[in-house]
Amino acid sequence: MVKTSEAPETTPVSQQMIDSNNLSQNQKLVLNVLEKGTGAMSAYMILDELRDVGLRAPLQVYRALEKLILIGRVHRLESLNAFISCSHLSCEKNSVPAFVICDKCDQVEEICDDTVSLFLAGLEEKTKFKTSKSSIELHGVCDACENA
Amino acid sequence: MVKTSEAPETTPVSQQMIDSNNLSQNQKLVLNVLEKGTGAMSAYMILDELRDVGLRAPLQVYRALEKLILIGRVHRLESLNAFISCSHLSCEKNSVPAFVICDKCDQVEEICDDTVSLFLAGLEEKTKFKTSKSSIELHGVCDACENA
DNA sequence: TTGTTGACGTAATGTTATAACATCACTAAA
DNA sequence: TTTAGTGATGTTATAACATTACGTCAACAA
Repeated sequence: MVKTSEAPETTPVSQQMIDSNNLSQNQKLVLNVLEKGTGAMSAYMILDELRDVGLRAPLQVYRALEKLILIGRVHRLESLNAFISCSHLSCEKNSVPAFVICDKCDQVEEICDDTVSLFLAGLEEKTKFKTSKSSIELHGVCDACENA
Repeated sequence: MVKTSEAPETTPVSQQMIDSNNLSQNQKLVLNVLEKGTGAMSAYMILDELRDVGLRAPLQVYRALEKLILIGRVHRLESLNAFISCSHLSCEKNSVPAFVICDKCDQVEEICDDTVSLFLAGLEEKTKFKTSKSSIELHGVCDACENA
């Protein structure tokens, strides 16, 4: 059986706010690359973008990503093994994101509204489960590509 | 930006029914291992279980998994990079699975009911998106572990 | 001054997945 | 019967993603 990783401690929101203004050099660089990009990027793509400024090893990127994910500035897309900057300020708080990923144009839309959190709450109640991390990712074709 | 893979053609249900009774040797072996297992298994764990009977290369497992996933007998858990046999006969048809994964005991529960498909339908309508593949995976602590 | 913490750097390695190529059995059309 | 197509198989190598293990350094508090 696959061993799942233990859920990390959740950081209090107040602490997150402080942290998000206190990014280290590498964390700023990685976040900057992701925010400039138009879609999801793998860790190695990010690394390639940052070789100019001196980054050499995957771990430098992964460590920065870990922190950025913790404070909610970046999300990991499990189905792509890739990362994307959060498109909402609200994700720094307590919302549940879902991702809609177009396999034609590679655009990723982040959905972060009541329907998602209500769905999750319903599922939790039904299964008596305490969720610490959710990964909701839809693949398909977006409206623009469908009509192109 | 990460390049997403094109969605595969969806096989008609009638064809799936035929195929699921026509598994090849390797496909049967892989499915058997997954059905005996109590949780999700990585491709390499499956391979290790099958070395006795002659399997040697990852690709033998991955090819079998590809087929088994196509016909709905196996699901891929993106957040674990692992695979699990489908716990419902209904998944051979058209339902949408969600997975609830306990990070303490590694048990995976497959949820396949209206709340999931209604949620998906709502999201599709809202975003005008045509979903071909969904990955809904919740991590946390199950009821049994919470009360243990 | 000492111990702790957190970020950083580097090398090596571990884990997951696919590409590229060749073979074989089966089947259907010429 | 021959030929061509198809699908499963096997093998080697490699790509792509991620972590372990180790050491350095600066900031800061006891």
